[in-house]
Amino acid sequence: MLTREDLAVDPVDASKLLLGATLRADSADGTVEVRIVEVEAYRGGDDPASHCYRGKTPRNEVMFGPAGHLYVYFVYGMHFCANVVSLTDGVPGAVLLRAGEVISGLDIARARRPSSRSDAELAKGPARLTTVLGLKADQNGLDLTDPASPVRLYKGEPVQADQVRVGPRVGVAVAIDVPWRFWVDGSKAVSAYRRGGKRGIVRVVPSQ
DNA sequence: ATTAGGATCAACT
DNA sequence: GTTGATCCTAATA
Repeated sequence: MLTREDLAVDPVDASKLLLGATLRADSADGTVEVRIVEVEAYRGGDDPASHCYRGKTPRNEVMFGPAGHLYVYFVYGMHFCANVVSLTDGVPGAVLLRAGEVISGLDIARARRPSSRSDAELAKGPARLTTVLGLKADQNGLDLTDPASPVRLYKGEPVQADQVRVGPRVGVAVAIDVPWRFWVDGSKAVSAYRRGGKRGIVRVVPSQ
């Protein structure tokens, strides 16, 4: 399993660590496991695209907590997205899980996402990934590094450095010049790039 | 292949 | 009242 110390680093470093790792989620109807192939790093006060840019709210609270916990939030009135909290207690940071390959519990995954036209599409996109894993607001704050937790993070086959691609984050209108999206080259489950709203470009001030 | 609208919530102006 | 770390369906090219 991945440990809290592994994840208590800058979200950019945690992102590279999470590529190739697997997330296993138990529920009443069974267990689904996903190999993570696409992620995005989000920081805190210096990252205008982050939920934490303007401080703590009830929604983003767990991003301020200890690393290795699950941050689930509700978007667009009907979807959930999942993040792995990074950095230390008190300093906000997280890695958005954007896409994965279902490696076990395929039948359950298919049942949860009947609209998928192929297995590669099952967890292709952040909200799809949370649906396949059965994650909702109830799972917000879970410790992914606890062996007793219903949702856990495991080390997978390491992804070679030359298989990792980098680019701007999807769907964000600010800080488009910051390449904080990471994905595994060649995976059929990586989602398509889509630029966000039409606001001006804001540069992130590199911390220290 | 690309685009538009709707679903409908929390945070922000 | 507007805007999103989105996805699905339907319409247009």
